[in-house]
Amino acid sequence: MAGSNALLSALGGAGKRLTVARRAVAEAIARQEGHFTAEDVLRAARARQRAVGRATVFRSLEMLADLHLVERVDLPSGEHAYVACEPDAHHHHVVCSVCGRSTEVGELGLGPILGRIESSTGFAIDSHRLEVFGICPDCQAARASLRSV
Amino acid sequence: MAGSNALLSALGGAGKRLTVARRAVAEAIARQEGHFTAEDVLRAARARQRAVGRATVFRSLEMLADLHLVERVDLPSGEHAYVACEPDAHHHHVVCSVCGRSTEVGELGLGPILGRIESSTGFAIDSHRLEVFGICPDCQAARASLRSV
DNA sequence: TTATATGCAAACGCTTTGCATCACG
DNA sequence: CGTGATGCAAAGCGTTTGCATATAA
Repeated sequence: MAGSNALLSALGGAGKRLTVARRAVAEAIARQEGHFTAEDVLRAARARQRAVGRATVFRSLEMLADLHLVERVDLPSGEHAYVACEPDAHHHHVVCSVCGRSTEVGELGLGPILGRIESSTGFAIDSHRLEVFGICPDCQAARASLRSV
Repeated sequence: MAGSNALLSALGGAGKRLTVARRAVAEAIARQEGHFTAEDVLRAARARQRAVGRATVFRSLEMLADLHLVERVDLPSGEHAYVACEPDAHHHHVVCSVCGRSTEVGELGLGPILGRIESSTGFAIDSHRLEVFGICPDCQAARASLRSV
């Protein structure tokens, strides 16, 4: 685990001020296991006596998203959530629909598919989002043991 | 073009009442070129003297989504939109980021990729969404002519 | 006739903004 | 110090709900 230092140093590198509020947000994000909402960050910060204003949380998340330190994910329910992620490599997230944890996966050969879409539709593709939902190994195990009772 | 009849007959088949409000919503959707928001439907219905209540639009869209006659799409901006779509085949949408029109594309070989994700992560994948954004041929042409001035 | 659907308006939840104050660099 | 960040509270939006009324079957 990288802790919140990665987030903070990336912020510094981008010429952003390292304020107490941003440290609190970074800490809160670092403690999240899977995806999280703005409200989760707010609650986590409060719970650790590092309260920040609602507006600041949204402003920080927007900033982190701009810097690709965090990514916005739309859950099937329509909820908006975020996931912390490695800034450079292009990747996608696999989200567990039971516990909400997410895992990054690499590109895995989407390129050729996009190429095929370009040639069949004539679109000039500039971005895409692949969101994959399923049940993580832990939750599968938990389910299996429930069933066998 | 299928008109709104496809939507209406599918509704009937599902044991839903064919009310005037639903006809109005179906008509409005049939006239949309690309993706559209609930507000778009509301406006379109009003504009054609087929006003329906806001709540009814949301209730109808939810129903149509349940029947897979319409699909929810989350735009990169975070906006919630809908697209009308063929109910049976699995497919994805390519959305033009300039004019908003969307085109359906088939599966195009995503299956093997999902299989690879399953084996590398251990997740049991049950759903996925691929949203592709780019510029459609028309808007590319429009851009090109702007540039050349 | 009776279950369903509608429309209104109010409630709701999430997100953004205006503005005076604060603090990082 | 000066600019950029903060926090509050209020506004803003899209969406949902309660309930009396209207309507399709």
